[in-house]
Amino acid sequence: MPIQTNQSVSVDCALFGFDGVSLRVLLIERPAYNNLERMKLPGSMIHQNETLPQAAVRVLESLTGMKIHYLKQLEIFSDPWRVSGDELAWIRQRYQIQTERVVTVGYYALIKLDNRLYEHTSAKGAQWVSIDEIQRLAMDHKQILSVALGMLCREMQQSPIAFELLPRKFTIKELQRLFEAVLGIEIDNRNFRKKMFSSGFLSATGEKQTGVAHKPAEYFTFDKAAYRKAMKAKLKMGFIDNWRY
Amino acid sequence: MPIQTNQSVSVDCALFGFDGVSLRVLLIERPAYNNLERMKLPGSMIHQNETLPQAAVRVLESLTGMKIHYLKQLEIFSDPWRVSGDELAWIRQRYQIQTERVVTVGYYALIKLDNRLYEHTSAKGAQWVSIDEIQRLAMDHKQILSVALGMLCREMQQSPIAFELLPRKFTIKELQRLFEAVLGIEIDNRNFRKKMFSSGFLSATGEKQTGVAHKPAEYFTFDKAAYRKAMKAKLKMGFIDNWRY
DNA sequence: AAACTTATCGTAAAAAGTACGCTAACTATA
DNA sequence: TATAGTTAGCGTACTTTTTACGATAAGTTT
Repeated sequence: MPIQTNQSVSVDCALFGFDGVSLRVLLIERPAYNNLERMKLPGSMIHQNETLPQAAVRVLESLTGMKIHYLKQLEIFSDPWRVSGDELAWIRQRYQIQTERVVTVGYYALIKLDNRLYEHTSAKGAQWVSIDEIQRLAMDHKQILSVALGMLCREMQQSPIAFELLPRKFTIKELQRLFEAVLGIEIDNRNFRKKMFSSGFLSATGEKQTGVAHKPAEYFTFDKAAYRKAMKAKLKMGFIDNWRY
Repeated sequence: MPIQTNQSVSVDCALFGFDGVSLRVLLIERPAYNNLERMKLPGSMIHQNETLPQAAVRVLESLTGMKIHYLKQLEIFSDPWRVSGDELAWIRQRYQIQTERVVTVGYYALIKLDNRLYEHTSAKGAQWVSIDEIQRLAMDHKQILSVALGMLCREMQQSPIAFELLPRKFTIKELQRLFEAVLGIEIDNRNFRKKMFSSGFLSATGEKQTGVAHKPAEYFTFDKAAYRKAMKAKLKMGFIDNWRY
């Protein structure tokens, strides 16, 4: 069996945002080409002299105009036929390269949604689509998105990445709603609150909501330093204390 | 910046085994070439029509002569200069290809060490090296190994992969020693035993050790079906109950 | 037979997680 | 301007899980 030559390596990125109600992912619409699906995840062939994460960051930063603070690799989609037929023709035309096979690396990234971001992305022709409204995507991008979502669920229960999706100041309820949206469950807000506080890295700002039709909630911020200290303490002892077979 | 062409994709694999005392990894020694490091992880360029995991399995099965039951992708090592200079020359000569850049995908795999396996691997010129005896490896293979070890530690606390490293029948103490070796900690054997049993997927064989200088321990096996049933039950409810911030 | 080692069973205390009642503080609306 | 509706935020009792460690059992070595 001959060694594979004439192949390309690309990155495809699922960038997630939370609008207070549902989880959204950034999609771009490519020009019509035969009957190919129009909507796809942002992506690019890798350039010379850049690593894969650099390529992912390049794609996302140019699309959002903002710094990407959280980026994580998913897996590599290496099915020899994942890009073939019209899709392969599209790639060849789009990038002006003679490639026989495209291996892609999936990334997922998190960002705080805000108006400036909405403006920037829509100027670029990209859209924030709620994850439960997505039916089909180009190539195997639906599969990549599924993997990204699974990863997000798992990560969210183990590391403080939720805060990457929320504004700097947030209420406990907002945090709770994010968990509920991503994990698709209901949570008792009294116990949720206790759990969050007991971790010790939410710090109160003293500021409160205004104009809400109920007792205003206090705004909190995520205290990164306290989190790191807590983690270090945990590693010293414990460690074995969180097996989940 | 031009699109990268003329690149190759390879896989490199860290195959782990446990000899009852320490964790070992399979290394191969390549022929001398200038002053390059001799020892490296097993790996290969990918062939046409094979996916990356297929390539990894091909490499490991031909080296061990055994089926690989547990294989998992690590990450992609895509530094543009990770293979350059003499190393790049070596690759070109070894595979007879004109490549400018080699992107590699790390895999880690687990196997049960036994005599048949030792024979087969040593016939192939490969060695099982204890992980704390490894100083340097070719290219960035030391880095790949580090990532693999980190992954193994994390996975071992969350899924029942320990059993991939033990013989079919094992004592609780052997299981405990494996955990201690991989995680580098001491564990109270009475609590360890309770934890293992409470999970409900160790099944007693009725057989006991013979010839040991103490009360003989019973042999157990890992009951995969029970494990899957337990997992399904867990997913139905719980879910939120294992955050670790 | 005594010493040594690990297996295995138990128990009590501490910590973490769960369920849920209650009051506080706002806005909308009647 | 009262009152109904809503979420915030505090507390408490109960259950489950984890941890620390005592005690006995069953072999081999000396």
